[in-house]
Amino acid sequence: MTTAPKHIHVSVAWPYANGDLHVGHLAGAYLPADIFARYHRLKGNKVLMVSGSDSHGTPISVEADKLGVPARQVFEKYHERFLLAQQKVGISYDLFTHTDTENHHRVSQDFFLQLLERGYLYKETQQLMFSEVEKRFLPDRYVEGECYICHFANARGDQCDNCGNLLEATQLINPRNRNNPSDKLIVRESEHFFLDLGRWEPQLLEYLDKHESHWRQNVVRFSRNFVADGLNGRPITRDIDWGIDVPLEGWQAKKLYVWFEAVIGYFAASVEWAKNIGQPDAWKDWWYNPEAQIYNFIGKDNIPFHTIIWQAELLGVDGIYNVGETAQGKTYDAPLQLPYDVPANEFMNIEGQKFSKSRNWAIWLPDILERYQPDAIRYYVASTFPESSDADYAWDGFLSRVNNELLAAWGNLANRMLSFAFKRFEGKVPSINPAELTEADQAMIAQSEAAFETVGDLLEKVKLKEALQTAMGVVRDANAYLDRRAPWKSIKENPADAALAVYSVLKVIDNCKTLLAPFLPFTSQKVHEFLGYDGQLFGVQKIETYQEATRPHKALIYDGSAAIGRWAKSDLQPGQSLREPAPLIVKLEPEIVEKERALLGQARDEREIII
RNA sequence: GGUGAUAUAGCUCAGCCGGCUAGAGCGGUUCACUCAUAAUGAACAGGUCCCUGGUUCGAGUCCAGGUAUCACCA
Repeated sequence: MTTAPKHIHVSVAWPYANGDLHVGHLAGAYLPADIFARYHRLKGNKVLMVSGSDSHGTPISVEADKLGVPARQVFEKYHERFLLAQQKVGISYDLFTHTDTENHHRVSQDFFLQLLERGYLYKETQQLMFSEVEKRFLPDRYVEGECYICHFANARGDQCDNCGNLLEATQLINPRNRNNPSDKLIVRESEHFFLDLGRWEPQLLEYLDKHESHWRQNVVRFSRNFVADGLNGRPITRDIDWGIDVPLEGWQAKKLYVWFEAVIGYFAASVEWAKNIGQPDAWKDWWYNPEAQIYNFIGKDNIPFHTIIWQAELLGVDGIYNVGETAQGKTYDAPLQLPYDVPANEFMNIEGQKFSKSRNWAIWLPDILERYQPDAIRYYVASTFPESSDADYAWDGFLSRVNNELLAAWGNLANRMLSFAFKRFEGKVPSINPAELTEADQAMIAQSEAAFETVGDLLEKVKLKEALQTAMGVVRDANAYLDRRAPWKSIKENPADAALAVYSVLKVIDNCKTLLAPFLPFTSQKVHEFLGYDGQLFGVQKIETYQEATRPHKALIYDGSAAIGRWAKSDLQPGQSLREPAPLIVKLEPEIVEKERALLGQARDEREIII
């Protein structure tokens, strides 16, 4: 138990800041990442968990055009809402920033220049749709026309809604501007930089081989085949006006393409975090430390970007910024670290249907956080994580999981025993002699202690759903044990024996509090306090403003300096004063199922997020 | 069209390298309990493991083909 702390980097997918966060985001990446990070912090490891709003990309521009406002306004609004919503649900980023910081621009451009200098980029001319009216190249999504496969009249530039085929916008018959049907579109050539992925094929295959044993099988197979099919170069610049400048003379009209720079955010945000805490080299303890492990928490739609393309970018800039010394006075000569694991989740549907922003078939995080406890949401989502296949968020499932599992098993176990102890033992943990515990008492305690090993092991393997089930198994066994022991009976004829039972159950509850803490941080904190302890199991989340040379930005950060939680068995002291307990979990009314279902597909107001 | 994934009790899902008389939680039925947010515990009842072929002493598990759904790529 005294091994040196490990360095764990938790890289979390960057959400497009073009709309609120929804339960799909939570289930796909943010909650699994948070559970994983919280566990490792309890374990005493050095965790660096970063992400941020993706402020660039077509989805932002589309939303901005729709509203008739600048792209910046769209992303700044949703960025702010991301900070609030994630603070509320307890996603404990060390830094949640965005991609329009000066830092991110600079790092992305440095990546680009480094790749260019080393010959990993090449130029190629592409055929693209150009608008005579707007005097600019149009993104595929802005183009419509007749499908050249099925001759459907209103095919989109990237895909035909009739036959489902992906399309080349330049080949559409009678192409037109979606926003202005009278606009004349012509095909024009444009020169772009391409990332030469193919040259990394041997290294990528070796990389995949090395990690095959501990990756999820679908991630390995998908990636391996992706490489085996042959890696084509990928354009990394675009003819758009919202994005990061291509740092070359004569390229002012073009920008870095969003998928190229967004993944760089994992690295750039680490650099920013180090600077923000006043230790500008601290990020190297993860990125240049061969013992460090980097985990990418993402959704299945992003697999190749995080198992191949991001790796190629990292391989291509190996050694970047690695001058000077770290805070500990060491210089790393190791190569830049590649992700150790990419535990991609599948998707979460809503009441049997796919998420759809345009139809508002969605469950928005800010909305449900107004109505339900964060831990209730966390429990339901975690217990249905789409770890191996698409999952479904169903309100009757939410009701049942919260009332019949979270509340009935765990909330009630804590409440029944804390209340009993508080009333019958003068507000204290019974003052017993642990040497007198019965065999059954000892066995139950031992079982809850053994769970630190089994649950911890599952968490480390990112089998989060199974970890939660295993922890809940201890809770259920504790309920069964308590019923057998029945201190409410023995307290009448044998109070000393009742005291032993109550002490044992409280100790098991203390263990369960920790076992469940990564999943249910708010509830565990309450139990911690009811048991009479002081201090915070976890650190504090704050929203901070950081000023750079030309503009400030806001970020969500985590300050763990005062956290006292440890992934270790209870050392509950007999005689310790308890605090007056109260129910942990709010019981849900069955009516919520129909009420919530009725909101799906209806127009929705974005309300202010109140912490 | 190609690649990968998914299809197992009413519901949500486990089942790794073939031995399963197929498991868990929830829901259902019956009984017990009263410390607890009518919360808990015990027992029981629930399944042609998507379909069709094949390999094998033996297949939910391997192979081939098919159907449905999801993602990525062309």
